[in-house]
Amino acid sequence: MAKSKQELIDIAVGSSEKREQILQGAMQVFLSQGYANTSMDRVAAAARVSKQTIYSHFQDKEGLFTAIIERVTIHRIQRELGSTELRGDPPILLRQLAEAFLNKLANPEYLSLFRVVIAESVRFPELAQLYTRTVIQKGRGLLSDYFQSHPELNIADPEATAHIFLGSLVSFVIAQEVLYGKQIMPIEQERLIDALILLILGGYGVHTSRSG
Amino acid sequence: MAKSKQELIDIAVGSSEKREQILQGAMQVFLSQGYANTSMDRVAAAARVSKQTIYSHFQDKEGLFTAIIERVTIHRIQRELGSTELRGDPPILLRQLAEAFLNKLANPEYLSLFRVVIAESVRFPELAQLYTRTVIQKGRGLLSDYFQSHPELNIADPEATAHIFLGSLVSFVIAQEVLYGKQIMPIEQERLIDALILLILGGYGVHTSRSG
DNA sequence: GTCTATAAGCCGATAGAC
DNA sequence: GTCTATCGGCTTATAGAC
Repeated sequence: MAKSKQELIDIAVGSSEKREQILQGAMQVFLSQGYANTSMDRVAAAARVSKQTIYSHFQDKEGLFTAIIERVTIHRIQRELGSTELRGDPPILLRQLAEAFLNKLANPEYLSLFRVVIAESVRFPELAQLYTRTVIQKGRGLLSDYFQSHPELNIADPEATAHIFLGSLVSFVIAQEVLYGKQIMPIEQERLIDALILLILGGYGVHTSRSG
Repeated sequence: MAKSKQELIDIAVGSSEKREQILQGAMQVFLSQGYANTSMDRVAAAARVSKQTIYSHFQDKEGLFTAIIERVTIHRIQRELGSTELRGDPPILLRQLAEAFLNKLANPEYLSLFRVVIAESVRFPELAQLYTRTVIQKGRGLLSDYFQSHPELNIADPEATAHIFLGSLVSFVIAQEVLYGKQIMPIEQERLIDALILLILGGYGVHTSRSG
């Protein structure tokens, strides 16, 4: 029987309904269980496909894992990051940005991806670098450009300052959510954001004579 | 035969030469390979002991892993952290502290511990919390106390500021070393430290009229 | 293409000799 | 206490029926 146009496209780009089904199921298991602790049997069960079907779409376990992490990193995260617009009054924008960033990071799916990428950074260094390029480098670049386009903020090193801003938030989420500090350390996110904005903007909006 | 005094002490505290040998070998394998990817056979080979000897000293794989992480976290790291004295002129002290902290963190053994704790934070949440208490909370407390004892620095929230200082450095190491950003992102550590100290101390030592 | 069944090997944990 | 040898189960990956 002749193939439909969609089927031909699917084959050309390597996609298909089954392949998508496998990716969805495997993503769920890999992200929650990690690489070594995920069996192909479990992936097959989660995707509601037989094991052989998986092996007909992906070379092996490593290939499947790589495909999933690339997919999640590039498509899902990159998309949300790209839609962020950095405009507006600095104190308001930075606060909104910090809150949005923290809420995104605290999402279980982001936490899982972060955990897995860190955990498998030795076995899959190319995935770690992909994460660095698409998530970290991109985010830092956006914020750095914003700082650079606002010379009135008097920021000596926009790139380093962007790292400090985002890095503080990342490590906050690691300590609070990934390492369960939430249950033993009563630091609230608003205090961190307040202190961070005060540091970066200094007296901006309150005093304008910071540099002298 | 009667037991020597040392042997009685060993039994009382659960230590022995063989036990120590096992811990050393297991530490090496667990920290470099992760939990799931470490087999008891490999631990036995690394410790140059038979498997049964391991099982006579530890209940199971989880027990051995827990013992190792607790040991490394509490003894090694805590010891070095405890010996840190925070005294001196703020600009100099903060720079020295940042450099010492970054050098420590970049040490392969610290990176491995961090990686493993993050990777197994779901399976072993109590180890993650131990790490939080002994490493993160302790370090933050020390720096926070220092800020608090120097009111001339004009730091509104010492605890949050301590988090920002240490968190920026931690996430820098994660991006550079754990996620191999070093090879693709040319940000140097001195730039980060400069920016960080400038933010926190503001015009301290250059201008003293920061607050208006 | 997708299934069931199974190969081939490694895993954690234990039994038994000494 | 420590060794060698081994068990049952689970792993990745493949063969063969349909």
